[in-house]
Amino acid sequence: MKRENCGQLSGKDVGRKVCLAGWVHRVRDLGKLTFVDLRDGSGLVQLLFRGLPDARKLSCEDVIRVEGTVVLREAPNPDLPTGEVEVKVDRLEVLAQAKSPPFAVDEDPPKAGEETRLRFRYLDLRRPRMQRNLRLRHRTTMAIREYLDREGFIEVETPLLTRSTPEGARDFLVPSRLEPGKFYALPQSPQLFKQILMISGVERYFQIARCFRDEDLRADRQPEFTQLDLEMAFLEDPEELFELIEGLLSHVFQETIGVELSRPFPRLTYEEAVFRYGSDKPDLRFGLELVDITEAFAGTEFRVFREVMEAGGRAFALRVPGRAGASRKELEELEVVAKAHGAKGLLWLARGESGPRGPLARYLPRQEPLWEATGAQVGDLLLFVAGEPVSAAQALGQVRLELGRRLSLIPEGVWCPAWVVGFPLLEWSEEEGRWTAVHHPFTSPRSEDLPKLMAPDFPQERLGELRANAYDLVLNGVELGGGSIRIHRRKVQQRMLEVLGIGPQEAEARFGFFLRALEYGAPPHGGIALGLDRLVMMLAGESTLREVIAFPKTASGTCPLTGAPAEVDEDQLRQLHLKVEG
RNA sequence: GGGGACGUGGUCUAGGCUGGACUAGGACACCGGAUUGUCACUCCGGAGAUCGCGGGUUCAAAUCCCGUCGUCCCCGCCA
Repeated sequence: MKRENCGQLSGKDVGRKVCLAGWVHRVRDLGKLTFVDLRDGSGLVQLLFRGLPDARKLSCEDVIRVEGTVVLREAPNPDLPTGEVEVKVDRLEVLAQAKSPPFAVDEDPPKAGEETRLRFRYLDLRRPRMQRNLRLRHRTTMAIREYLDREGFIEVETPLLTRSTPEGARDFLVPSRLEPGKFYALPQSPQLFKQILMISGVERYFQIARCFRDEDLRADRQPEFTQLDLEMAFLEDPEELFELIEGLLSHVFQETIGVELSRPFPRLTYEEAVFRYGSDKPDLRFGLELVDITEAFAGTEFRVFREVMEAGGRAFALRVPGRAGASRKELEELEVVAKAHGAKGLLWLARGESGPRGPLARYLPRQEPLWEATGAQVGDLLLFVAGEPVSAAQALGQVRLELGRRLSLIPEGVWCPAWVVGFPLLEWSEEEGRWTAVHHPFTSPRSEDLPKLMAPDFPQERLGELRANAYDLVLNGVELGGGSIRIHRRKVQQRMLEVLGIGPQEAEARFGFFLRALEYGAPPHGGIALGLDRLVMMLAGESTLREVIAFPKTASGTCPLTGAPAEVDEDQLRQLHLKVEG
């Protein structure tokens, strides 16, 4: 007899003989009568055992097969999709007994701690929510492949054992057995391969690619993660790509959670993002925008501000409506947030009924310019951070997010994607004492800045002015991905590397294969990479990546299920020409 | 590399500030028994814990102190 799905039985099936198999979800033993909820991939159905005493020995998560007849229930259960019927069992076969599980599979949210869940991931994944997340992830990748296939993209796999190309994150290394002392690296992204595919005439490439970065982890960062990696030849205007990706995301949202995204997505410049929202990945679901009040403070007596201004800094304000009565404690907590993100402090000024209140009040004989600049009404609270423009704005941006949460300003079920464009090409690294690429070393500058990059006499110290032809896609304050128009001319690429402190010899050693490829007819090209795990996490409404990855790692990069990473035999080390110290 | 929170039977947790009647309490799970309409079944009985590990303070440590390990969150880091 053919096995059927538990979850699909209904009144229509009454009277049919069926064969079911699955896991024992719960047992209710009433003596001469035993009820068992049977679970399989499709759902739950109640089994009725009468005169089959073996049923009384069943326990949770045993795997069984039964044959029986679908009957109407005496007391239907409206909470269960199959609640109208039950299966009166006349044959029971135990396929596998289960030990008593460390946590119940029907708990949501699970009571067990995360480490326990990961150690028994196979049990955790049986939970309906995790099954839902796995399926959601599957549907997401299906929707991506459908859409991109239709748009003429082909999926090409690229190597996992590749070459370390430092610059960027720390690599995971794989020692070579055949070449003592040499190492493969796991890819941080398929960047150079996809560019080489452009040179190979693929024109429209994508890959759902695993990437590896050996950096410290976070709730939204795993050492191995999945990107939707995509590249197009003859892409010179990012708008063409924006349109494609907007269509892709809309399709994905429609197919997975039935949400219609409004298009086109807003475009923000990096400056707007940073100075209006205090973040290069702004959460646009709520207002509470920053205001630059440097002018309103011009000529202030207040030493702290005066010094900041003299050093070329700026001051930003956040107007918090109706919070003039904020408590000392609340303000201190907000200051902790600001300080944790690099602010020297958080100043405040409340526009109370009886005049301004706050430590700043006496330094501002005239508040009018401030009220005017910020639009502060009586009853409002102003918060200030002053300092180096970008970091001051970002610190206040973190305060903005905190207030958004505290004051419940962030609406549920709202999706606010946006493109952020116009990033700087380079940033100065104090630590390394050199310019580093904001995006990556293969990103093209904007065409109007190209001459500056190429001019040998362009002053080093002004390289920070150059803009990249790069873009980020943000969604509800989360960076979903980023990309750029790439450099497709060897000369430009070589110059870029030089600016990054990689001279011709070193460039040849590390990137020679790629520079050579650029010499054989490279089309202009560009693309993007989207964090698939993050996307699915958001679609699923989860707050960590671990909930949408079947077998994730802990924050210290271990796997409680397998015990990885683990020691290896001396013999294995010897074959790899490795010695472990300490 | 730095900061914070947590660690108590299989699981989740109470107790911890204010050390002593804590002989470590509860819930779920488990084991035995009862049970013919349950659906978080119910009822009766039972077993199960070196309080993460090491050291210290003390007459006395789950409780206080130091160290260490693990988990989680954050900063740095993540082109």
